[in-house]
Amino acid sequence: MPELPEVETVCRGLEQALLGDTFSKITLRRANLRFPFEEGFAEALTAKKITRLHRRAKYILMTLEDGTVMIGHLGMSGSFRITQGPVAEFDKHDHVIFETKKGVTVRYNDPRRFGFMMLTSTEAIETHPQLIHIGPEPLGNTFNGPELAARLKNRQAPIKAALLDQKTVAGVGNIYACEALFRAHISPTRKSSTITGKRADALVAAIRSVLEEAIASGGSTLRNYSQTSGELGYFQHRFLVYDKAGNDCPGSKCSGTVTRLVQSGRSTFYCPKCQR
DNA sequence: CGGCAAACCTGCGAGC
DNA sequence: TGCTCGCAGGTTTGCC
Repeated sequence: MPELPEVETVCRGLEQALLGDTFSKITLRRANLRFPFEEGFAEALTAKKITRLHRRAKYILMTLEDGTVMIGHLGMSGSFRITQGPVAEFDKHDHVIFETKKGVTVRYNDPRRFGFMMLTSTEAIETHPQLIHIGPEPLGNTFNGPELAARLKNRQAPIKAALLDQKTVAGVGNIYACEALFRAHISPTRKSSTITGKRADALVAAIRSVLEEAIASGGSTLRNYSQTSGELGYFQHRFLVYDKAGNDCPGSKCSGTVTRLVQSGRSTFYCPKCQR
């Protein structure tokens, strides 16, 4: 499911519903997601006030009043659903139920169980194994053309693969990598080390713009992603190339055809004519 | 170290 | 209708 815009949308929904409230009960409806829940997971969050909710890369970080931080990842199919009051019936993939003093119920649903939740603390967060190697936030102030070019220097892999590598830049996934490369007129097969100068500037601008527009649209819904309210995202209606194989290139002056190819096991969609 | 395929798990749509 | 196949928004591991 989720790349940076979807995770950002989910995070904002959780913040809206949970900030300042206190967990009254947490129920694990199975012993594991991608990993087993650690000993004392539910107890570490119960009866504590939620003081911060933010995102780093595709990770959701929930901070409690005592400095405990829950790191959550949605994997491919994870979603949170927030409702007021008790829930009468659970879906078979509702794996974790959070209830608060104010009567909010948050369900974590994840059919494929590639997501996970683990505990750390505010002091340990920056050196946590899941986060320590992650690259710069693409919407942050430090991410610019020279920064990206420096990270791509000496790399032989195609630029599409480098964008999916979270060490290069945080939070870009398969959809937004395809869309950003199209916007920047850069071929997904181009060698990473050749992304320099104005080309790097253009790619950074494309990444930022596509992510910002997607956040403004509540993310993209392909199959089961939704916002925490249950409302769907709608940026999928604005994809220019993703899953558009066979379509005419949407570039106004281009007569090319959107083409699918497979790179390191993932589908890439692009226009071979105007992406070079 | 770099690059790639496979593995993790379930569901869905296409094709027969 | 029902089966099989291929594919899916992510990340890690292990193999060349």
